[in-house]
Amino acid sequence: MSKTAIDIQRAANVLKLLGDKTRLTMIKILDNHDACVCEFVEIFKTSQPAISQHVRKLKDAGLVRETRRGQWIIYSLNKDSEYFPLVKDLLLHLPNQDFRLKELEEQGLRISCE
Amino acid sequence: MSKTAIDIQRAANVLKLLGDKTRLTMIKILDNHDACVCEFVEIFKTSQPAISQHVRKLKDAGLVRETRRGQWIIYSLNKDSEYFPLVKDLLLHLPNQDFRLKELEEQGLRISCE
DNA sequence: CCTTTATATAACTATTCGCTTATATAATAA
DNA sequence: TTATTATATAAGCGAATAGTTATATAAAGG
Repeated sequence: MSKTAIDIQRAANVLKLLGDKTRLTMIKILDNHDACVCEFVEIFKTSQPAISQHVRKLKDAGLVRETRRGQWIIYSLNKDSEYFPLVKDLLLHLPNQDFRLKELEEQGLRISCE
Repeated sequence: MSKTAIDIQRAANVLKLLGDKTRLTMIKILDNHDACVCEFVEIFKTSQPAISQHVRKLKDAGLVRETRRGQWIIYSLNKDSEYFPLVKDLLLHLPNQDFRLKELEEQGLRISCE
């Protein structure tokens, strides 16, 4: 066990959060780029409340942070989370999701949040 | 992304499986020692069917293997699983669980399965 | 053979989960 | 101010989850 070992109950809670395709993809995207709710709505082709509820869970667990910028709220990975090293290691095993933001840009939907 | 990147949907399924304290602890234990259902029943102080259902999920996902030895069925980590590298990295962040098997030995319950 | 031990499976139940719709809040723009 | 855009929250619903009890299978020992 390493010095930064995480209590197994709390680790399970984090893994449960990441055990959802939408949230896991969100985190993988946020690993490279900050994003707002409206972008996720476009990317996942789902409703705004559904996205808000997903990001809220990630925020409640301390995995992401929010920053208001005008009328938008920008979400980013919380690098200070005790879970951040675990999450980072996890993400290494997942395919890059940058193409999703690229698709948004091509549709002119990315700039809407900047 | 690495060459061994795992489809994000399937990774989410695996993380959901591991997002349960009992199953996550099982996997952490199996990382160091094979074990049978009856040992897990003692360790987790829960019913035999509950344990059987947990190991079945892990087996169905290919994370563990079973080997019958007499009347016991011994479970072990499946190192050939495509998810094994991911799981291994994960486990590095969790506290060692050897004390659980040690407790069994002290109670004389470990040998019952060997 | 019958009994015991280990494990699996089926049916049921309570809880949790992720979505929906409707509504509220907050910032911006006209 | 009023309208628009972005986001959050609440309530409700159907599906999935993890446990329970009861029963089935399978090996070992008498």
